[in-house]
Amino acid sequence: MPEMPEVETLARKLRKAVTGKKIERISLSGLPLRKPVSSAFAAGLRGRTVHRVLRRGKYLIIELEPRIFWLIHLGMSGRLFYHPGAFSGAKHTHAVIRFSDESVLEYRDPRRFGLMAVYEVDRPGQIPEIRSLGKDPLRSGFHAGWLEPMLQKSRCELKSFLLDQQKIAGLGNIYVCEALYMAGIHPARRCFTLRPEEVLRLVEAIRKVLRRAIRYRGTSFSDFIDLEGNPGKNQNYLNVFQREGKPCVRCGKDVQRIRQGNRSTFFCSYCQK
DNA sequence: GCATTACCCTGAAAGC
DNA sequence: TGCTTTCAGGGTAATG
Repeated sequence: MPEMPEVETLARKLRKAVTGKKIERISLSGLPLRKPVSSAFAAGLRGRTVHRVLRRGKYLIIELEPRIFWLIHLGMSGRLFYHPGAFSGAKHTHAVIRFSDESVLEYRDPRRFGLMAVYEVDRPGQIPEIRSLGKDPLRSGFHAGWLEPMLQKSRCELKSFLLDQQKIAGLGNIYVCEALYMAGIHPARRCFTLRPEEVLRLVEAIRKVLRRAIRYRGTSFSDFIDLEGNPGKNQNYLNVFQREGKPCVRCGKDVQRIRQGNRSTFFCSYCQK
């Protein structure tokens, strides 16, 4: 389940692998992802050169020359593989992008919750999916002074708020659970009930959890591996996620699991108030 | 307008 | 052992 640290890990690898390369051929499975991948997609990519690789939230944005943006979202089970030599396709391969030096970028996605699209705009911020994203937690605009009034206005549960990409871009289930644990805040708290010192703790915890995950090149359970097929190491540093019934590393009481908005939430009912 | 729920999908795990 | 059912969750449309 790629969240921001996993996408950032991919973006860094992708930058080294494909920047400056010219796209020669594209073949598609024809199966729809979250939205159908149109024939205009292949036409939009063919003959273009990769200028820059960017990331916003959980989206990869590959800027092609001139002013063409190739948008990728990995959904739940999407993976990108870079093949230095020939590659024809595997099970669940939905796109094979061949560069002029014969190397290949492969998009594979069993559950097909991902997204691939091409846009002709002046700036990435004009892409509809990007325009609606909230603040990136690792950029300067994300601080308690911005978050506190946002929380004051909301009556929903904190967990749901933090997962909302239109508010904060990049957090998913793993890092929300971990950040709330680190901040010592109960996931079912209503947003407007947070005190200023709790908002400060939350901001710091979100940043810390994400930075650590990027340092360890993402969290790998079953899904995430990087461009060359290497798993991340952050799963070794999780405190609550998927640890139901195991002792809390701080107090020793059992980690609990509840369901919020059809997603599992892991937390310690003693350490998180 | 906001909060909540249902839905898309397939592989893995659990249940029988 | 092998078949069937349940669960997982990204984003978003529909519903309350």
